[in-house]
Amino acid sequence: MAKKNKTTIKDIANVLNISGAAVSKALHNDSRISEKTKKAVRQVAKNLNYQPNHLASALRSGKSKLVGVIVPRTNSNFFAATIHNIEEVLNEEGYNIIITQSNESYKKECANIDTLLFTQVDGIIASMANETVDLNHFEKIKAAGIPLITFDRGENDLNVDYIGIDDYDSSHVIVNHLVEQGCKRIAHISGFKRTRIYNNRIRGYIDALQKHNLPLENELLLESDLSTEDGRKKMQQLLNLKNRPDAVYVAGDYAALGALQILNEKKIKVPQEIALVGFGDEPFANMVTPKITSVNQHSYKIGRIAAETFLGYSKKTKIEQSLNKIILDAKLIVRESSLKNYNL
Amino acid sequence: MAKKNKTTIKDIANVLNISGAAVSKALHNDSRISEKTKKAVRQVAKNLNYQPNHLASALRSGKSKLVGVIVPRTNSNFFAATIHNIEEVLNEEGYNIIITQSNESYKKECANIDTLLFTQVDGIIASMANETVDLNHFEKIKAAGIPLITFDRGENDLNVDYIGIDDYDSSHVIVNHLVEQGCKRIAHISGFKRTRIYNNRIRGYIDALQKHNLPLENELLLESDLSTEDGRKKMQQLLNLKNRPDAVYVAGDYAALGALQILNEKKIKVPQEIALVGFGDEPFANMVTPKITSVNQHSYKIGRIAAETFLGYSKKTKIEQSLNKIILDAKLIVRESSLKNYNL
DNA sequence: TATCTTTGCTTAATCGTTTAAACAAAGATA
DNA sequence: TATCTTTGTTTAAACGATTAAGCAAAGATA
Repeated sequence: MAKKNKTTIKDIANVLNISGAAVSKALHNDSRISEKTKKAVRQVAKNLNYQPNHLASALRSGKSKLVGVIVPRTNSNFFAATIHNIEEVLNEEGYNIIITQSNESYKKECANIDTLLFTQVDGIIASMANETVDLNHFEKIKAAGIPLITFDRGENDLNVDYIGIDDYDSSHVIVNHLVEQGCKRIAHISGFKRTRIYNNRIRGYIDALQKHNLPLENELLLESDLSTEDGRKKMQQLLNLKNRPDAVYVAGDYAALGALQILNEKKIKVPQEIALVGFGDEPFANMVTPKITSVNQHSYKIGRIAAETFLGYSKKTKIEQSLNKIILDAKLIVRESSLKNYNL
Repeated sequence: MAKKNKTTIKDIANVLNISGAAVSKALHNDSRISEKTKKAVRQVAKNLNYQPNHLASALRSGKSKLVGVIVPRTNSNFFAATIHNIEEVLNEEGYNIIITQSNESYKKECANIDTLLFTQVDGIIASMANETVDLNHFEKIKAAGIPLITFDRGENDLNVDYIGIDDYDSSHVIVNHLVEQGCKRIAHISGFKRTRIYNNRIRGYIDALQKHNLPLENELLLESDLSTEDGRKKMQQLLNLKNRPDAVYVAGDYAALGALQILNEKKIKVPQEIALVGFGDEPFANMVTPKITSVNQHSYKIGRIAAETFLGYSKKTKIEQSLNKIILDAKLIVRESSLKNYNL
């Protein structure tokens, strides 16, 4: 930061021959400052191109007006959109956000948290890495006395706010849809069991099968890291079964894409021979052939609600983490890959 | 920031009965402090879980140790990867980054810059929005006396560092490849002419055609915003021509995808009837059918170099913007969409 | 022994803002 | 007229670190 003779409050005060305190108050529209002075201050501030020193005000007031955001990655449509909406809501209230990526790594997530606490953020909005099991680093945030809001990937053990979709119910909606299409052997390529959202989807899948009196077979339930590569592998595994499934529900679109690639390569007709459903409604789900049926997670709402939840805390003087769980209904977007009577 | 009785330098000083200055110096490994004192300070700091107050040190030293990054959007693989690499390099040197998105909007870009300057970043690494023509807001950064490094989307008029690929040459490589494949009427769905990189690609396209004695026809050169939607439109427009092209070079992968969708829908064989080349090597280029030939932009290198360029300035006391233009060679990734003798 | 250097620390100012407390002047109330 | 309120401002002390300058004690040099 070169000392480009930046204008300070003192400079404005000198011009008008008043105290710095008066200038500060005038700029904050304090009721005890006369309109005349306020107007003059604003005018001079403009003339001198005054830019408040954020560091100084943050240091003094104890509020950095910065909110940290931690996501597994930004190059997913869901997270990019969520971030965008968080930003929109917070910007309006004068907050800026610092985005950090964990790249699904527990270690990086720890580093992210240290970084953000070091930067004196006023709060953190986070979605957890796949790898994360131990939660001590999140406890650090609570210990620092700033609000922590989790979304999409959260944990029950962590006693904090959470905004996400109803994963358990989503599985029901998906299975119902596949059954309606006439599917009888529905496989599930799931995420890691230890991650709450994937666990819920698995439970939903199992219960929905039972509801429809469909077989629940171990060979039809495969745990995956949900990468495209692993989606290919797991699909291959399903194809190797003596008794193949007639539908596959994949817990993530990237893995669903991998599965689709294998099906296309093996010239297996989708959805006629095997129906396919993904999760996340990534843009490419609508781009590939056939288009993949998927679940939309309301990135718009989730981002806004997360931001607003934070703002709720920021307005109170005392933080009483009150365990707000906001669960949204997910929306199944039915496309070619699961619509058996679809005519190309 | 709740006053969770955070440990300060003073607390450490009190425990050891020395001055705060000594503590500060000890923590910075000042040579004038004895090893004994340093050891004691480090121990107490650890015991009390001391976290330095970043705002205070930033205020005093004039360095926020924060670098702003402005990108058109984060949900593109190129930008996400670039950001990741910038972060990696800067983190090592104790810098953190603040990511902001312009969403290709000039207005948002202005707001981003204000935000970053307000946050007292030590430098800004930026890639410009499509909409941006006027450059006053970037001049603001220079006026603030902090380094500005541009990448991918820069402007000649702005006298600052730039890291990008050789767009002019990339067009040559693409056209050469298509000619090799036997294409004789090569169309170009380009980005906006006013944006430097797209302009360079257009110039390269034109010159390469001339080099091969191929016709340059106005109807084969269409300006686009490079969205998937517009890619569809422009492809449709090309198909409506009396004399259709036998190859289409699209300046962006998203638009190339739109073009491919139309071609697939119209049952036009790619690449047999019309060959297709995109730009940017987005992951989906490798996911769709047929896989799209595209140009890899070295997000890895670009991010690292941008960050290192910034670090170069940060180590000097005085900033002398020296107009470093670093141009990397792009790499053509040949895939099914342009390989005429490819057997599916 | 007298003087110079080095070592290891302290003091105090500073970064630019916010804010509690003080206070003078003007207006309201009794 | 004496006292209380209100209005509009100033003073000065923070916030938590960094850093230039000062200084005492110990060691080195002549």
